[in-house]
This record gives sequence, structure tokens and C-alpha cells, in this order.
Amino acid sequence: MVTSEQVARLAGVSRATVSRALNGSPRVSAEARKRIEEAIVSLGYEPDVVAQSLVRQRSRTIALGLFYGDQKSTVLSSISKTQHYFYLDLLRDVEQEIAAAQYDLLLPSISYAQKNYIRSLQMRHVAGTLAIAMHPADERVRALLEAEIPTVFIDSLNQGKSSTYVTSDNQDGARQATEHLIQLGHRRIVTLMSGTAGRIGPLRQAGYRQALQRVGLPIDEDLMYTSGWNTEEAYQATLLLLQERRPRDFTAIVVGSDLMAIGVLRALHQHGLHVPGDVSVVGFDDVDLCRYTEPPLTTIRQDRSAMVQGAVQRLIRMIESDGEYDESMLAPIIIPTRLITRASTGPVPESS
Amino acid sequence: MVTSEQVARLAGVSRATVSRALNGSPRVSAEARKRIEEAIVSLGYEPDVVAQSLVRQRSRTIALGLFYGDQKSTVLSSISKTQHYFYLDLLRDVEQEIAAAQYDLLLPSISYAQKNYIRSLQMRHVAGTLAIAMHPADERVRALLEAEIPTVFIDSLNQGKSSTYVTSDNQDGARQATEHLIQLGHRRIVTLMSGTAGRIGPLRQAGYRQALQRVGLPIDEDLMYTSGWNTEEAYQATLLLLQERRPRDFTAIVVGSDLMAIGVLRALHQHGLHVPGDVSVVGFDDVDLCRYTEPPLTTIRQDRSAMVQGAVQRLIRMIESDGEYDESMLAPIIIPTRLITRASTGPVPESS
DNA sequence: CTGAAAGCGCTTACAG
DNA sequence: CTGAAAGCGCTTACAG
Repeated sequence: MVTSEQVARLAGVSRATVSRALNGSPRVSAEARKRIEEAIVSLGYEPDVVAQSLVRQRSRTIALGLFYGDQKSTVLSSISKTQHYFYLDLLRDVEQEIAAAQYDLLLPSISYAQKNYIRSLQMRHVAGTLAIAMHPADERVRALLEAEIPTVFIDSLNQGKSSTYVTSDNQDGARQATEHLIQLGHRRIVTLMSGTAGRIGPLRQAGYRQALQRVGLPIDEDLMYTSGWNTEEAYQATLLLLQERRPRDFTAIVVGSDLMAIGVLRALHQHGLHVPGDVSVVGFDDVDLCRYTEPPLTTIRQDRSAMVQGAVQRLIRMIESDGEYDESMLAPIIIPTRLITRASTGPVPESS
Repeated sequence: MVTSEQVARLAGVSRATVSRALNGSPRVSAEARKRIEEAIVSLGYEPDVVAQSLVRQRSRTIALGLFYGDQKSTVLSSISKTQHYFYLDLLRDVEQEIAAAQYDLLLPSISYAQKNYIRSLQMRHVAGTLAIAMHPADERVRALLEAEIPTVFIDSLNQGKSSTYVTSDNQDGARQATEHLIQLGHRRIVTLMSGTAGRIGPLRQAGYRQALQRVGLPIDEDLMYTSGWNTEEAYQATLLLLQERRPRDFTAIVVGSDLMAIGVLRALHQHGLHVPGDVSVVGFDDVDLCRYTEPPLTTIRQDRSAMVQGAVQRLIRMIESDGEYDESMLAPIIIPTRLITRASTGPVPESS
């Protein structure tokens, strides 16, 4: 293996100088710098990042945390179930951004060992953590909120002494979805989303309420259904809804996520209901699958790129500020959402 | 930070002894071991893995490589496009298995820097690499095949001096799909898959041929269509197919992947064709989405867990054998596939 | 601007 | 069975 020692020898300087040149210190003469660079190229030298991490007491590695409630689950295991394709799309951006910033992304094997979670991260000398907490009260989330490790939560509203979050404007998104339906003439609008997990559901419910209130429509709590954030549960919940209510009693559904909407479409379809002829459906997220559902899904787009860019850039600022955070650095980042109109929404049925 | 020094002091031994106890050396007295263990617990000590990596010249980290052809793409960016949900499901298992073996999973930020790819991995002291090569001739794949880093390729047929692969029995899968259709009475069966990329497509085409030959059916090369491995291209290819041929000229399609099949279903649907009334469709992979397509998709299940378990266990054996491979260690692992019958296949239409 | 020296936290022959 | 010492490949005050 080529070490800095060999580079130093070839360039006729000490290892200290090589190190300085490598790290862009101004205290290196032009000639020395030049010789060192040549030596690096001719030897194909690349610094040993492990040694660097040890001496700097910090690696260029960002850990990914994904807390799904199930304490034993690893990061991706929480994510690649059908219901979480949205997060997957998000992870793609995460990796991209982190790579662009020259950090490695680490999926530590200790996600489940909550007790020593923080310590394990420390022993790996991770520079920071990017966390997605789908479950509100995971012990690891708590630990992270109190730890010194710079952390940005994506899509879950957690703030701590070294942590903050980025999220979509969930309330406004649901407001747009609902207003869109109101403009199409709908008055009896069902909403289907999780009423609890992670405070996201309630925010979206609030947006729904807000839209109705704005136009003076009554809020019928009975139209607010709940289910888990996945295709299957949404499917089941819709079957239930269809047992309880006859068509025309409602003409549209605002759904908590696109993948849930797929379950909704399936249930409607099974009952011989047409979308949007009988019932209009709006999703949330704008997963790329939306274009291939039958019919293609009107939805609220979350600007994933903006979320992730915001998260990663903030995280890196936090890391590089060495724990000296000013106010602005711990302020949450809220990303606007917008309506994408496709074929699953239409005018309210005539007869109603 | 708690170091081994402090543990040693508290236990009244030297750091060397602590290290031995930690690493399960037999050359530690029972009493010493006991005192050390107590000290570890009471101090909450955990070894510094970075320091360990440096001195051992090897970390407990496995790098993930995903080579998509596009040289600049990072690991997940290649994977989370719609067409690769299958790989995502696979990654879930990868992380799980690797975590179970107490290794961390690393997505290095250098995937695009092909030149120094190997060197970068070495400088990170990765123990091994798990690679998914969707593109046949990526430079990094070549480099990996010649490097000393233990590597297992998943789903791409590469063998090198320190590398081997695991894959499904692709040919047999396509054979099962085709035979299933033949048993339902189909005679004019279209196949739609990539004829080139990664040798997987051709293997599946071979399975298709094999099934026809077994029952003495003629092979009509004109029925063998090709497209990229994604929903959109499969959709387009099917539109083309429907321009060229009238229904009844073919009554079934064996598709290269489930996500492609979604595009196929959409195109058929758009032309007013019923599945399976007019055309039967079989996918490949058994992504969990299959249950929610309209109609639910008959497909060939790849046993992802078995693939990943095979890959990870082999990789770890390779790592722990320290470069001393016997024959069996570099032998490819082939995993059986099987037909999952759902609603997208049925008897050949009466009138044909 | 530069080098010698100390040190990051561990492991591992070596000697006892 | 145990400890003193060297060493993994870097960085960084310190002194010049």
C-alpha cells in the first residue's frame, strides 16, 4: 500500500508537509506542493481514510437511521416494504447529495441495539446522522435528540440540542388536495390517513379541515377515516367505508399517500365504482408509480430533492461548524408542496 | 470517551489483556476475564472500531456496489427508479443479512470515480464488496474482478480471482412461465425482455425456447420482442406490438420483469384488451406490487432471501478465509425459481 | 515554510 | 497467562 511516507520520500519532504499539502494548508511552498502533487500522481497515492478518521476523531461518514418502531429492523428493511417506496425515492437523493459532499453513507449494523446506539455511532466516528423516524417514540430517536451527534430528521418533527428536521408543508398539501376537489364541485369528501403516527397525519388532516372551513363547508368528523400508511390497510379501510356508506354519500377521497391510494383504487374498483366517474381520489407524495395506476393518480407532490438537499446541506453545515450552532442552524426547514392533476379526479357526479 | 486504557486500569490489568479478553483469546485467566467484563459493563465501554480497523488493516464493513452503466450514478440512484424496485427489495435483505453478521454496510461516495474505485475501497479498508452489476461492462466491474477484494455479484454473471456470483435460475423460470401458458392452451406466445443486458435476458429467452421445444411447438423469432427493463419502455414496446399484430395473432406474453409487466398491462388496457380474457400475461420477480395490479399478476418468483443469504454468507466465508479460497468458494450459486399463479393468466380465448 | 515528535485507540509478536 | 513495546497511517501543536 502506498503511504504518505513514500510520497514524502519521493517528493523530498516530510510526512507533515505532505499532510499539509493534502489538506490544503497555506503553509506549504509552491515548489514543495508541486513536487508532492507529482509524487501523489506517480505513485497513485490516496490517503488512508481510516487513519485520518482515527487521528481526527471524526470520519467522513454519515450514518443513516431509520426508525420504524419495530426495534429490530434495520434501515432498509423498514423502507422497502411496498408502503415505503416514497422513502426509497428519498434515499436515492440522500445518497446522491451525500456523495456530492464527499461523505460516505453508512448503514450501521447496530440499528437494533438501541441501548448502545449512540455509543456505537461514536465508536464509528460518524460525522453526523440523517434520520427518518416513522415511529414517534423510538428510544433511539430520544437518544439522538440528546446526543452531541449532528442530526437532521427527514419528515419527522424532532428537534434537539444537535438536531433539527426538514419536512414538506403537509398541512398546505392536504389543503390543496381538498380545495382541488371542492373546486370540482365535491362537498362530501372523505379523508383517509393515519391520525397518529409522527404528527404528519394530523397535519394533513388539519389541511383538510382548513380547506373546508375556508369555503364554509361543514366538517363531518365521520368522514375522516384512518388507516396505517400502507396499501393493504388502506384497501381494508376502504372496503369498510364502502360497507358503511352508499356511493353518493361521498364523492371523493383525500388519501394519506400514493401507495395507500393504490389500495383505495383497488377497493373501489372491486365494488364496481368508477374513478373519477363515481369517486375522485387524490394521493400524496407523487411517487413515480402514480402515472401507471388505473387511472393515473392526481396527487400532492412532495419535493423530495428539495427536502433532501435541505437536509444534507444543513447537516454538513452542522458538522463543519463543530458543534457551534447558531439559532438559524437548528431551525426546521419546511418545503412547499403542490398539486399534480392527473386522471383520478373529476367533477362531482351529476346525480348527487 | 471510554478507552481500553480505562478498562485496563479498573480491572487491574494491561491494555493487552483487555484486548485479548475482548477478542476471545484463550490466553486470559478466568479471574482477569471476569474483572475485565465487569469493568466494561460498569464503564459502558465499547471498542473504537476505527482504531481496530487501522491496526487490523481491515474493517467490519462491506461496501455495496451497484453499477448501472451510467458511470456517475451512486448506488441507490440506480436502484430506486421504478424499474428497479426488485433490487430494492433485495437490498433490504442484504442489509439484514449483513447486520446479522455484524458487519456495517457502506455506500461509498466514490462510486463514480471509476479510476480509483478499487483504491478507494482499499483506503476504506472494506472487508468485501457486494455488487449488483446491471450494466455488463462497467470499468469498475472489471477492476473488481481483478482486485483482491472479496466480492460476490448478485444477479450478474461475473467471476474473478476473488469474486463469484449468485443468481436465480433464470432459464428455468422462463421455462416454467412458458409451460404454464402452454398448459392453458396458448400456442402463440410473445416474449418481451431485454435481449442483451447482463446475459439475464438471453437466459430467460432460452427458457422460453426450451418450453416450446419440449412440446414440439415451433419457435417464431418474430414473437420475441425486446425492450429495456422498465415500465415505460415495456409500455412503448407493447404499443408497437399492438400496432403490428392483431389480437388473436398472439394470446399471451411472457414479460421480463414485473415492472415491465405493469407497462404491458397498461398498453393492453388502453387498447381495450382484457387480461386474461384476451391476453394472458406473466411477469418475473414477484415484486410485492404484483398483488395490486389489475388484475393481480401471475409471475415467476425469485427467492430473494435465498439469493441474498447465499451471497452474504459466501462473502463472509471469503472474507474470513483471508484470501485462501478453495474451489468451492468461488463456485457460482444458483437459486431455484417458481411460478406464482394469480389472475393475469387464463385459458386461451375460445375463438382462437 | 518545514520537520521531529507525540499521539489517535487499538492489536500483536516478543519475552517472560 | 501477562505486560512492555512497537506499530497501523495519519495529523498537529511546537519549535525553528
